[in-house]
Amino acid sequence: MANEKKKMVSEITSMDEDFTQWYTDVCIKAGLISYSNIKGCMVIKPSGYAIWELIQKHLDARFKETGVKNVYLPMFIPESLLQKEKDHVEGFAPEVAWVTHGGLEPLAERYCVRPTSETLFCDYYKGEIHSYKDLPQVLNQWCSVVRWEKETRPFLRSREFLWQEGHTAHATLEEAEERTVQMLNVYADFLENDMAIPVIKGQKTEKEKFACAEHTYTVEALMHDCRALQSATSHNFGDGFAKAFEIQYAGKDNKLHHVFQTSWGLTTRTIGAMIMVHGDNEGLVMPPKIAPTQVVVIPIQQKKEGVLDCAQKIYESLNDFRASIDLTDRSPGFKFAEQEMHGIPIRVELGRKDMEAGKCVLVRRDTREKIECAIDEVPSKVGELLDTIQKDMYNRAKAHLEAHTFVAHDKDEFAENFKETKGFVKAMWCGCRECEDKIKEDYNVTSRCIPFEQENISDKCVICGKPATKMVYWGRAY
RNA sequence: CGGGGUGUGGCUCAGUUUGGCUAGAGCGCCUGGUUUGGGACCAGGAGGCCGCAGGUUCGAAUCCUGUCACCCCGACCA
Repeated sequence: MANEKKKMVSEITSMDEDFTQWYTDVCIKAGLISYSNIKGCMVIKPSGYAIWELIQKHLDARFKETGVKNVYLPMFIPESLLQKEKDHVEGFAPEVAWVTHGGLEPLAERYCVRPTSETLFCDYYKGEIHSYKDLPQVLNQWCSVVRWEKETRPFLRSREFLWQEGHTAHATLEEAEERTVQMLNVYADFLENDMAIPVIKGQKTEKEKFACAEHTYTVEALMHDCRALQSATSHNFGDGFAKAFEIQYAGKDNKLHHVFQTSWGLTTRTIGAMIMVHGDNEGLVMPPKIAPTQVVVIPIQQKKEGVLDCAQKIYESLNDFRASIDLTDRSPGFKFAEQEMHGIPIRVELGRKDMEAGKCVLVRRDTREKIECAIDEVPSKVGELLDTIQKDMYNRAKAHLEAHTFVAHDKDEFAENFKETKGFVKAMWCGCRECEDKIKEDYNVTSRCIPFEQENISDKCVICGKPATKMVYWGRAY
């Protein structure tokens, strides 16, 4: 009790002291990843991969509710194919990995390892789509992609990363637009309800959008250090790719038409977002819906008569949840610290005294609140508590987002708000590239999105003072 | 790609300035025992050609040259 504020997990750097180091410490100490000997690539360990599997499970179910089907396309893209769409190849050329040999023989044409699969889907769709009856095509693939990043960080940026990429083809621009927005909403819903991460939905500016897209939608989240993280994107390609790849179909009117396409993706970066939105100085904090282990039973004085049996019974009563029991002979303090470091939402402590009184202690990871509970009420109480934790985590993150979103009416207020990184700033913008570039140059800040929910803060652009067209969220991003 | 930093048992590091005997510590690991309500304790044990390659020297973790890797901060990206 003396020294309550003392950090119990001494191995983790305090986030107030050095947020970047804190983040790396959590990734390692919570057992999510290990650095590999392959430059820029990480090993995702069982605890980390289990999170990704749950993300896949939740997201895939949502996709399928909207009619998405999964496929798998090759991981190699011939250079000639990559080059068919000019903006696309320019965007990715500096960061693709090339395969130049097959065995000992040099290849006639080199292949890149996919940095994204638009070109492959286009090539596939060209052969698949002939009639209006072949539309729409609504496909997704779960895979890894490679981008030769110069600087890497666990989950946030690695040379190979896991993601899903959805690619669709439609008869009309309107239908493509509808799908683009629909998938953005799927991401927002997933992030908010399953990951407990509140997001701002909106559109990217021309400067920030995906190079070859007509427009790009994004969900932006705010990390604990007040930097922004683009958490998923959804692009409407119009018929640009269809024209470059000649994807045409015969319509009811017996004329040839180009299709309209979309793509949308979410990556393992989301795990980084989860860490940076919910984590604390004791380590990882996982939202119950995405936690591979939701509750761990920790017996204390386990050699005392009956304790182990009783703990085992409690554990067995929790089979509706993702539960585990810690039977190692480490000291209780060690086990508590470990449960917290790993971010398991609830632990159940059971000692001899508890057992004799017919009760045990539940401890929430997010608040570290201790709750006494009758042993036979553990399953219902755990269920209830997991729901509460999920909601509370979202509400806390939402409160953080709101507390760190500011309004700038003019240039002075804008500058004042970005002296240090303290969150999002909402400000009016004239819509021109010059002002956006100037903001980047003067304040090292980028436009995060033009939110769907617009507010009329003033009539003038904060930079040039000309009539404003949009309200924009600005911030420093990962 | 620019700036900074670090390479010594699994991890964190000392030792390098001023070359010298058998290369150290803490944590972790293994064995046995005592413990168990916030990272337990005792005893014993295993584990390192000092990032790599050359060079200088009677002698190199230590000096010189080269090289590789990783981490942090920027620019680019999800």
